[in-house]
Amino acid sequence: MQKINNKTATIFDVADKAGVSRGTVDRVIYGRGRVSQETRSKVQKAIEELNYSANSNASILASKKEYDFACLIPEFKKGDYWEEMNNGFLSAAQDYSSYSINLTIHHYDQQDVLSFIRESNKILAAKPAGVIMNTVFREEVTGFCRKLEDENIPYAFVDNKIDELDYTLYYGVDPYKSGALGAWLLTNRTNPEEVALVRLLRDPRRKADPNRPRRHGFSDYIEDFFPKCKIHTLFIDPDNPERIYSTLESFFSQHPTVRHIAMTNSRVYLLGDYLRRHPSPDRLVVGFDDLEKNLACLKEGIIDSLVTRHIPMQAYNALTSFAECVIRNKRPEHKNHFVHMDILTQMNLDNY
Amino acid sequence: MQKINNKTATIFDVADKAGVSRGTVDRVIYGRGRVSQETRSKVQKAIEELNYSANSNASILASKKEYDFACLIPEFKKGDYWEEMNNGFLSAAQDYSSYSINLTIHHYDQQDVLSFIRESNKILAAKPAGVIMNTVFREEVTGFCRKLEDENIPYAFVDNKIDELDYTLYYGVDPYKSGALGAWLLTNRTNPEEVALVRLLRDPRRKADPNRPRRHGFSDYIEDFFPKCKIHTLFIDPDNPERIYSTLESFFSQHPTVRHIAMTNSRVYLLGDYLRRHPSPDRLVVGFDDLEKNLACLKEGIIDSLVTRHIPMQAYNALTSFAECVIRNKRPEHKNHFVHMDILTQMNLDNY
DNA sequence: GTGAAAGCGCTAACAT
DNA sequence: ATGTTAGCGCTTTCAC
Repeated sequence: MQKINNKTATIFDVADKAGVSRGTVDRVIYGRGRVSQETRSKVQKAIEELNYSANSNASILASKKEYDFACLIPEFKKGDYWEEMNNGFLSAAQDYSSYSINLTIHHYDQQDVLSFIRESNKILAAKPAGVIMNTVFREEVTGFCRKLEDENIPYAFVDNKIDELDYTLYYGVDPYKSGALGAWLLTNRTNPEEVALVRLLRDPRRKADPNRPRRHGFSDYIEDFFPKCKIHTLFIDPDNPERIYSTLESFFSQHPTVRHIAMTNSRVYLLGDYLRRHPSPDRLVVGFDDLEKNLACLKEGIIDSLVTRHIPMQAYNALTSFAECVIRNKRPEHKNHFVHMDILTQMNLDNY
Repeated sequence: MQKINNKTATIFDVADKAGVSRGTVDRVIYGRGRVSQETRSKVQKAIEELNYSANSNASILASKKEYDFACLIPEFKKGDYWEEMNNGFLSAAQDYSSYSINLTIHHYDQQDVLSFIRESNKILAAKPAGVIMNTVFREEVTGFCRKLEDENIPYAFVDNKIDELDYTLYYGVDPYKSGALGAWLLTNRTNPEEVALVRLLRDPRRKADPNRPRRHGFSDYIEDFFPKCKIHTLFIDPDNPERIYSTLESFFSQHPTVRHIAMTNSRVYLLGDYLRRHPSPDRLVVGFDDLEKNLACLKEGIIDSLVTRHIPMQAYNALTSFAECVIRNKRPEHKNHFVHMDILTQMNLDNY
């Protein structure tokens, strides 16, 4: 029989035991003022002996501070990857309502560096308590973070990170490893001679290529384990369903032996139409991220597995941990949080 | 740009708007006393218009109630499945320290019905605010729950449940489905003619067989998809490593063609010694639950995959949600929480 | 039925 | 450098 008993000492008990006032106890705990060395150690001793820890309900209630947080993430359409992130942030902010934190989410266009700069300037002007962002435009993110550091505003990264910067916190998967996991899922117990890697055709002026590490994780795995395997790369236009269909059709009629297909970005559902109309029992398709539409393809059985993590939960945890750090004015125990990569198949889809 | 602003109306605002006192507002919210129909609707209107919701920090702080919870789960040795559960409960209780909940964990011997009855009587005598338990001894659990109902003490189940009973909450995986997922993992992309299902030799007087649904999920899958596949069942003695070794050795020398091996209980690590000393590149081994020792076997590469869920998290969530229900005196939105089944392989083991 | 008021344990501003 | 005190938003008891 084990017992957990939650009777806790109050700041009053500590003050009594140390023979000082509550104000002084508060000062030594939070380093808020000048306390003599002697009193300080008396108080610390009392805290230790009573195993005191503050009642967070009382302290949050009493503290009238408000915290403004800013998010800077890509804009999205319904069903997109970043919509899920956005939802995670929103619900984190909502759940923290008792802590009086305010959240402003800024969206930029991934194709347009200027929109990033514009939004980041808005954030600087608003002087928030903390900023949380992803890092598609390496150079511009770096510039922005330097300015934040100048203003003493802490910042955190989600999804990807820039190691050189002094961020408070990072939440994301290891993209390289996730790519390798996808390759493993695709090839495990098979011996592929060819695989098709489908990529998105995107504006060539675009600076960002956020999927590169994942793609490399994927192709390195294939090259390491199946050195003779040929990787066919083909590009589809995400905004033109008919062209996707014809692109795939012409590719697969030219390469009828290709049975392993992967997409390392989050939009494997774009293949759905083609796959549905060209059923093939021994084809294997692997994608990434648990977008609604991807899950539907999994359920339908036209794709085989998905590598993902719980996207909204990742955003939720990132914001709440970061807020915790900012509010309590401390660094986290672990700076980098690599979240677990989930494997999703038809068999374990139900309660995700 | 989206904004979440956490300025919320207080009970004062509601009272003002409705032209009543705070006490009355409290009465209508929690149904604590007699309020005239007229005042009631005025207050409800004000609440709605102001979109009021109570500040939980303040309410928890003001409410001096203490809540005693009891857990009733199997005893365990270090590294066992139930140790992880236990840890989940402990950390949930610890994290809830501001809410003044006390937790007493009672352990019984899974081989010994009497120990279950003894502990359950202790719990009845202590009259806790709520009880959380698993359900190995069907009959005795039912009897216990009836008595709890007589005393108006709510109870929750983890891991397995008895559908006929009026439990408040259940957290667990769907064991049948998890068995099927294990079978899928074992056989996917292969065409097995024989599989070995290893079971634990246990005291025959023992009433409980908690793994039955999982085992059936496993074998039904095999029978459905591979009707010609022969399932060899063999029993090992968990307390006798040498005998395990010899049992396996003699089995596999008699059945050298068996390459698919599964264990539907949580102790697949028991096979480790044999597997390690008899390496075989085309053997496939699947187990369940993320015990440390199982994870070590995965890492080492002697088993292939594990079906699991985050055990301590399941316990944590179960206790916190249940406590929430009991403290707020309400039923949960969803009674049954089927937690997601994770697939663990060497490739996604790292950040679990 | 309803209102008034005393805390809950803490923070922060004000005294000393 | 240290003590005092007025709240924070709510629960709960007591009075009317």
